[in-house]
Amino acid sequence: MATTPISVTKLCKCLGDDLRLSLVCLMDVEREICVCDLVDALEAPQSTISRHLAQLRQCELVVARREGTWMHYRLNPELPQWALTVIETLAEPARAQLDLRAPTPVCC
Amino acid sequence: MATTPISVTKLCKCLGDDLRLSLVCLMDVEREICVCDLVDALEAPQSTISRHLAQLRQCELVVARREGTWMHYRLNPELPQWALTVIETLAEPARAQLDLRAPTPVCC
DNA sequence: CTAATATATCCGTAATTCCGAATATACGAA
DNA sequence: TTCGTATATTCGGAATTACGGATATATTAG
Repeated sequence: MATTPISVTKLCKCLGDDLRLSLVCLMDVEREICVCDLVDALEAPQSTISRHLAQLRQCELVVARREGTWMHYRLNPELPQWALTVIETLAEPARAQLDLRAPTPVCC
Repeated sequence: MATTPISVTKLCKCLGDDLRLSLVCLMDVEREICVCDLVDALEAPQSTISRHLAQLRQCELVVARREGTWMHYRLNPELPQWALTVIETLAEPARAQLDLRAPTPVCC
């Protein structure tokens, strides 16, 4: 059994920031994506990306898997259905609004 | 035609606060509700409720209708479909998590 | 007009969030 | 071990947000 599932408020807080919303959208399309690709796609300082990823991890919205030096992130597969539905619903308009290009893998 | 529709990030910011999420949930079940009932149901200072309502109004997530001294709030009927879907999806888990009781009308 | 009620706004302060350079850590290769 | 790459964390400051009492505004009743 997992820990306490994410609250509605916390999920919305996580998604209520352009950068974090972008991260979640990219994980939604790519299924799994490593940090260097996220940094490349979003053109933000590495420390900023990493800090936001840590926040998403702490809320258990995403999970990370290490593979050598690389960390691969994906949406937490144990998210409650309502959270998945919200993310699926937001993903498309968010991609359009945030002008997210499909990331070209720079590593791996 | 209405003005620019709400962005994904703004919607999530609005919903990423317990009080505002409660307000939106109450409007979702009640369809239309006046400020005094919101103040009564949420047991928060009137100025706090009013301030958050103003924020929801400014984001065009809700609209207000005056009837005498009372103001009646409801979800903006011109919200894009994805926003409605998100709210509908969140409403039930949010009501459970926030322990929202159906408001007993104190006015009107 | 005045009084009373409902709601909105103002304002100073407290709390939270965000940023990114610098630094630390983790790992693989040599 | 040392070096290099990938990622995480620290830290001080800037920016944003939240709070609620006090006050202002709007409306109706008398």
